[in-house]
Amino acid sequence: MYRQTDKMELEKEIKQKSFKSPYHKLVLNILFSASWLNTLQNKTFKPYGISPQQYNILRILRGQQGKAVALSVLQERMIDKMSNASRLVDKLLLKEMVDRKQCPEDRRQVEISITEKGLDVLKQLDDKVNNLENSMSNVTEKEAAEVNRILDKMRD
Amino acid sequence: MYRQTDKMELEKEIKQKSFKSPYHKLVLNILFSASWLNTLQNKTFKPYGISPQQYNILRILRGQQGKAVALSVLQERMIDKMSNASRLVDKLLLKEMVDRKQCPEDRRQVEISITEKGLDVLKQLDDKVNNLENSMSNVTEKEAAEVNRILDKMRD
DNA sequence: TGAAATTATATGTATATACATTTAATGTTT
DNA sequence: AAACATTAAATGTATATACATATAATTTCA
Repeated sequence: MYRQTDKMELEKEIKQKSFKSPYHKLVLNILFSASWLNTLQNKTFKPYGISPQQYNILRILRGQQGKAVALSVLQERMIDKMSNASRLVDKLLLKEMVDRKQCPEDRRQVEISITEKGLDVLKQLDDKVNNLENSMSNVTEKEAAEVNRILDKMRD
Repeated sequence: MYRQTDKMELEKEIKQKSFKSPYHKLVLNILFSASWLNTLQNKTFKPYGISPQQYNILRILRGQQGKAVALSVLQERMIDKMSNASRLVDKLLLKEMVDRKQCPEDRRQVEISITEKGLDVLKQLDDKVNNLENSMSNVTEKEAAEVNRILDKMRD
């Protein structure tokens, strides 16, 4: 799909001879790399019946050590701010991976927490997610940190 | 939405204290940055009634200097390989920004080309897209090239 | 040649995203 | 307290994505 025989430059991936500037290539490279990561994640999560964004929600909830959090907290911690936390939680509820209850102090709010089943799915996935990150080890730690620094700056 | 008062590190954007490794942050940073770019692009293209992927198709077609290309060529040049070129072309057809005709030599193929109207929309968008790229000028050309090198390597 | 394999595109379906609007609860103001 | 504004979440709708499957044209080769 994404792989070819020799070196995997973006130019070859999208069959483009050149880019008008490093910035132009940067935009396409980020979008393309995200799509590449998303495909990997989809493949990893699919056998467990969840999507990358649903996994993201479960990870946030586990990070709360079982404490329930308002939907709005999920929203602001999600990678994709535009996604619909409300409906993603619906899906996780159907799979019994999260609990949802109305908050008694403020009845507009709902409190979401992860269930045993949700924790179990995450546990099973931990190794596979680690492998996914280890598979990027042709990038050094230093290079990863450098990209992180520059991307943070880009969005500033 | 994505902006806050002070420095826009990923940690602040998704309210996460730390990451277990630079690789872990790298994955989230690429996904988050792509979502950030996508939001910017959506805002830019929306007034013209097209989506980022539809824009991507129009750009590929303009790059052919008016020559028609098979749908499969579009598919392999698109940023998101999983997207559905067939249906995206449908949408562009309805807006009369592209033409589609059956290829006489191989009647399985369809040949897509950009119309005057499509070229006109692209022309109107050129400045805005340039601005979008220029707005990343807190990243130096050298840094952009460095990220490009590392992302290419990551996917290898 | 004709059956089987391959290729190009289209379609079906479930899910997700973008964004506007609605509903209900809480806060604020006079 | 009543009117108005704000907030939290849910819902509606159009579009897009992921992936399986179907359809039709072409190629292959027994």
